[in-house]
Amino acid sequence: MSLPPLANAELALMELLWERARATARELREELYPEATKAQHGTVQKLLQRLEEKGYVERDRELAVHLFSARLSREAYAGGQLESLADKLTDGSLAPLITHLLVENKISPDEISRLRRLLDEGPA
Amino acid sequence: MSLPPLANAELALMELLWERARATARELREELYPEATKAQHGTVQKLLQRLEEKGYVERDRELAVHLFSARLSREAYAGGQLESLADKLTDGSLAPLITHLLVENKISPDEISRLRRLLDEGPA
DNA sequence: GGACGCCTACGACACGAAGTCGTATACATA
DNA sequence: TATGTATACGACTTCGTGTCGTAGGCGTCC
Repeated sequence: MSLPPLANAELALMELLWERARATARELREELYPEATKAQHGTVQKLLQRLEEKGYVERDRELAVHLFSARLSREAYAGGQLESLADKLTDGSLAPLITHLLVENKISPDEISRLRRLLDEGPA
Repeated sequence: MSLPPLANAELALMELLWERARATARELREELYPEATKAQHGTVQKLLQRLEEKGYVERDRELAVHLFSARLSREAYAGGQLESLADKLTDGSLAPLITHLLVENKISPDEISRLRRLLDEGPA
């Protein structure tokens, strides 16, 4: 299950896909490399190909010009990363992670009350 | 500030240091490579050297046999990683990360009440 | 029908980090 | 002085990322 972390360029591509739900390779290239040289077509294609292999990206081959979309929401990815972080470092428990940030005052009061509200709503 | 993430072998070394507070290179090698060939002395030394450069490990040169200890608690490291995760993915906010895990029932009731208690105690 | 252009597909390469190992050197003790 | 252990430093391998070049497919327009 747990998906491998994304590298920088890969993450940048995913950011774009999260913003617009579906896009062609051309659109992505224009965002990613504003002064597009021809070679960078290939770079984007390669990144998309690898993201597809890893399961992060879905490719719609219906048309000659493929349409790409994210298979994983930003939140799902982020949550997964948080999970694997906890698994690696704190035996799967989130409490120690949060504790330390609280003690160091790295979490704003706003954030704290937001989190408390989340917990109160609770699971179904 | 934000320290770079640790690679596998580096993390394994830190685990050992977190367990015992201080150790010699020899002790660490024996734990890390139970059937120690001679060459692996160097490997451990190299790892320790890099960890020292990165600021994760402190080296006590008092004695001829150096003593190593972790400069960063496991919690501090984990918290830092959580922070940089949030910075990269959710604009620094923890709520979206946790939300998703809650919705997916990835957090046990036990854990939830533990977190709630943390938040209630609040910052000093 | 043929030339041209845009897209996909695949492979090769550069670069850096991680991990490993070999060797040189210092130091203590018997 | 000889020996064993530790540190110190550098070379090499491997692997993933990011980049690029090029070949092939499919359409359009003259």
